[in-house]
Amino acid sequence: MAKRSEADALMQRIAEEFEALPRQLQGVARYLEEHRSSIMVRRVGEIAEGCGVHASAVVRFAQRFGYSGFTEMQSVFRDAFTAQTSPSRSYQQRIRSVIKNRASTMPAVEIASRFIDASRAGLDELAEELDETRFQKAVDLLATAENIYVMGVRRSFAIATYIAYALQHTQKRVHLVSGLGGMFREQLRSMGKGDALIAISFPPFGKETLYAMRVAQQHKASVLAITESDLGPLARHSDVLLKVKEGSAFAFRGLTSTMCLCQALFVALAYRLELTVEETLPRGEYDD
Amino acid sequence: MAKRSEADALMQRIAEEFEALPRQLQGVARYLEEHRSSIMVRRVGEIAEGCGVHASAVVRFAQRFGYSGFTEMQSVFRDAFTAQTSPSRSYQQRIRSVIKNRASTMPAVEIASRFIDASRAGLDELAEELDETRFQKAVDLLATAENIYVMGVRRSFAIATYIAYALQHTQKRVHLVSGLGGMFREQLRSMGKGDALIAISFPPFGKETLYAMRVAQQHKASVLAITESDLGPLARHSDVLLKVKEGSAFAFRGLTSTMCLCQALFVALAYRLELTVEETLPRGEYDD
DNA sequence: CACGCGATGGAACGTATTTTCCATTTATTT
DNA sequence: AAATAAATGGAAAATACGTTCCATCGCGTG
Repeated sequence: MAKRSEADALMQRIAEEFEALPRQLQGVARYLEEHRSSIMVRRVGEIAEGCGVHASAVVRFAQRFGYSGFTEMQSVFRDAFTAQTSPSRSYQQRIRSVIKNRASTMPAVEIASRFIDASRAGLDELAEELDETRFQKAVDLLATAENIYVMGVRRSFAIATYIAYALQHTQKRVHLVSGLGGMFREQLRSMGKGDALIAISFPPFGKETLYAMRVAQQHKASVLAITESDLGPLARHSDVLLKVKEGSAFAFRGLTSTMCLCQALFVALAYRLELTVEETLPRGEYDD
Repeated sequence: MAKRSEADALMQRIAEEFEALPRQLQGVARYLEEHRSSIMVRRVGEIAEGCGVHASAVVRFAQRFGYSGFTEMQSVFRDAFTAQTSPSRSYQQRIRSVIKNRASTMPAVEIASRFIDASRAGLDELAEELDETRFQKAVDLLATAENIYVMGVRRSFAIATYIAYALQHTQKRVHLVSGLGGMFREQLRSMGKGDALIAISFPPFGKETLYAMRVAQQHKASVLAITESDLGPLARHSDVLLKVKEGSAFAFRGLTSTMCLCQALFVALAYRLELTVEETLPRGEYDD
């Protein structure tokens, strides 16, 4: 039933041969995939410009895939579009496929889209409730720190991992407190005045993280807490506290808002430190 | 927000003047109304034919409504289309220019909220473009795997970390391929038939991850790739490929959409495996 | 019925766009 | 390192397309 349009077939063929393509044509391929829905209204020149490529390269691309030229290839996408929108039978088809999918396909996707919705709601809230003063303070705190320790356990560990990774692109010394080998205590030992601890923790709060915050305070290090509310044990032990409320669906707490906040924090810090983009994320062979 | 596009205005004007139009131009008007959504891809000749009218009549029609010719009128519809399909692009453009233009002089919060905007746009796109069939396949693939290996390096490592953490709440055996001690090879060695590898990688693709995918194929393990597009080296080596396009604000590529997708994937899997929420996330003392 | 005005369609014109060709650069192989 | 093949970009050539012009036609009116 899911009849593959010629455009689909073409895209697959492109995907298959992609690696064998020369550099520029790969660029064209990427552009086509990315802008698949608007190729039909674009002219060769526009597409070429979008790829940073000469128009003839686009034509060569089309010819490489068996068309007489760009025009002929474009018509494939045009056809796919008109077949998709104009025929009134598509209503019936769509409904039919929805009904058909309900049995097998729907649950997973239904769950997914509801979860995505919840995450979106979470980001909306984050955008609305971000405390400007605190965020600025958080950036300042990190900007002035010599060493930055990052800590989060279990659910928050992935976030800590990301922050540590991102911070490696600054000049700071960064320490991810992983607890590898059970050595939380040992990894935290060297914190001192002038250093900062980023502690990520949500209820029920991991005791390891709370321990780290106490150590930080004893060692006169600054503490940036990323958590859910001003209440709770983190407030007392932190210099700056950033709030994130995650939306949840299916009794599942999201992490997208937290991730987003942390990335925003890093971007702001990078520019505070006046890193150029190149310094920040050298897109070398080691990037992923 | 619901700003009337120029196309809307034009259509209304056409409706108003319809009665006063000569016979052929009425035919053109009807055609435009009927095929409004595909005018942008049609040529004058096609439209003329569709109306049973000469091409010049269509041009005259356009001129009657104040345009220099058909081309100019068509661009109105084209603009409406592109504005409708890629509104998220404007988000990206905005943050791009914000970051480009002296971000260091602007408050950190400004940067943050732009970044959050971009992330929201990314989630919108994710919700819209999630491939239902593939998502279902991905869930199935994981559901039937005995051992699940998770691999991502550098930027993607945090994601891999999260997935591995989440999967620990299922009955599966989960292996996070961390490369700790330089032992990628050794950690991958034990993959076999009936196992699955989740590989997360974005361009420029980490060679470690590509290596892992090759090993998986050789060992007859299933591969679920999470990446940016069907093109690129991951396509060939994967059984299922899930696409996530992160809003890339300059060199700052988001991770929120990827994170969200992975969480959605896990939730869907959990329900597929009929885990109760309690089993899935025992909110015990070790939770964080 | 004749006149005139607007509507219509054919064909020529001009332009915008695609395509081909070729010189130059870049990568690959021996 | 030289030779060969492939890729690239500029520009000319070809083409397709939209537009304009004009002769013809039809319709309503005097």
